[in-house]
Amino acid sequence: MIRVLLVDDHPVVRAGYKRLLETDASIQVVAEANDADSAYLAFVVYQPDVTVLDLSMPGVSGLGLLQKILMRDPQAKVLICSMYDSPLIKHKAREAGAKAFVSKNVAPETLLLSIRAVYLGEAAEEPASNLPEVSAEFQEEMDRIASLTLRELELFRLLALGKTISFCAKAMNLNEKTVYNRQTKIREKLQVDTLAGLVHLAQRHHIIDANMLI
Amino acid sequence: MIRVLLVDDHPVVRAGYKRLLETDASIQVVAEANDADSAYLAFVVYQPDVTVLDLSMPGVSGLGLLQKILMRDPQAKVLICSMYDSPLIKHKAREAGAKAFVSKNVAPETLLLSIRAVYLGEAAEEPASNLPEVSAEFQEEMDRIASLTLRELELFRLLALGKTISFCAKAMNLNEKTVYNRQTKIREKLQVDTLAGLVHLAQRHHIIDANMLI
DNA sequence: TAGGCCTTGGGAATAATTCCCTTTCACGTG
DNA sequence: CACGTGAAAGGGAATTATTCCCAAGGCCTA
Repeated sequence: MIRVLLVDDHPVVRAGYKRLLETDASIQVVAEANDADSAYLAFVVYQPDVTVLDLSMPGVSGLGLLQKILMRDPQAKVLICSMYDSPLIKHKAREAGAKAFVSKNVAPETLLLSIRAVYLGEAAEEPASNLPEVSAEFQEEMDRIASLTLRELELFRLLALGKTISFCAKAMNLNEKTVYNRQTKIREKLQVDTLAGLVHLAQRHHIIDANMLI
Repeated sequence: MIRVLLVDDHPVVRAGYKRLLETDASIQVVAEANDADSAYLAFVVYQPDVTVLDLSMPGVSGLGLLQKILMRDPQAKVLICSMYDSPLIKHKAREAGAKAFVSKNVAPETLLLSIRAVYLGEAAEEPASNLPEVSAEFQEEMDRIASLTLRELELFRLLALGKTISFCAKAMNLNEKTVYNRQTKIREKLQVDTLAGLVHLAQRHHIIDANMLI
């Protein structure tokens, strides 16, 4: 019997998961939690064989929980289940030590299979299939950002924060013309064709983050 | 027996829902769909008593589906289930004619209760209790977003995702000219002066989510 | 000291965007 | 039922924003 701890902050989703997991006779959900604190507590108390951690929404707190769990038990088998099949999240999860990663786009059976695989320690042998390295694309993005000069990076940040061209010009003590030209070059270097794309790229790579806004 | 159509774009979540719903003997899931088109088809073919529509992120395509369903059958009983308990989404859903709205933060039983309530023709709306207070500024932003028409919201979303004007035009079957004009109006309504600003606004209000990208 | 590359911007050409306006259609209301 | 209202779609012309190409100055370094 595989004893599973289920962590997801949506009761409805969690209840659904639970039913799904319990269609597999070899799996038993021994505890559930809807936030990082109670999840950690449950982990300590129940010592589950596998922890299924939904990382979809809260973002950072989930990764923090993962780290906390692994700090207590480096052998802990944590399976990350994410809403979106994003290389960044995968990367982060792997970095933090997750044993497996499953997106919610997979077939339900895959989740069950993955839980069994993680339980048997199989995921460790084949990390590449389940939990890939930073995707080539992500790496390329990193390289492209790295190719920006300092001044370009500065402007990149301002633009991604939503500043206007004229604001940037004043802020950086430049002629608007220069800002236009440089902005073009930045988009070219980053291979992005809209300003919105710049924002997303900046966020993925933590050039800016949500706290800077509002 | 309440015949239910289940629409959610994540197979794992959907499978979970299904199990959850089937713990209630009076409910039967007659069909499932993972996108707007097949959902509409399923609606027409199966004529479910209640349609449970997950509106978690994509926002507008779900609302479009809702409208389409209601256009075909104005008496259709559609229960919206959303990831984020956002007043904006609730507002939009109600405006579009949803019979009930349930966020994923509620207890699983509430979903079952709501389905029965909707089936019986009662308007089921959970009390907006667990909503944190929002700042006046945030509230104003919400109002501004709520003032967008459906078509504007759709474009807002695409732009915030980083799509180009010409992409939007193709995607929405519009002349680029119209897209330009509408984009101007959107920025005006939202009181934002850059495309990047749109992205941030969209993220703050869960019109888009960082994880939808890449 | 020459070659390279960042930084800054000009000029002209081009593309994107705005402003204003018209049409059509759907819907609610006196 | 005619009427007003407002969304939706886009045309024309004017206006900006943006690009493309290019040049000069500064600074490093081989």
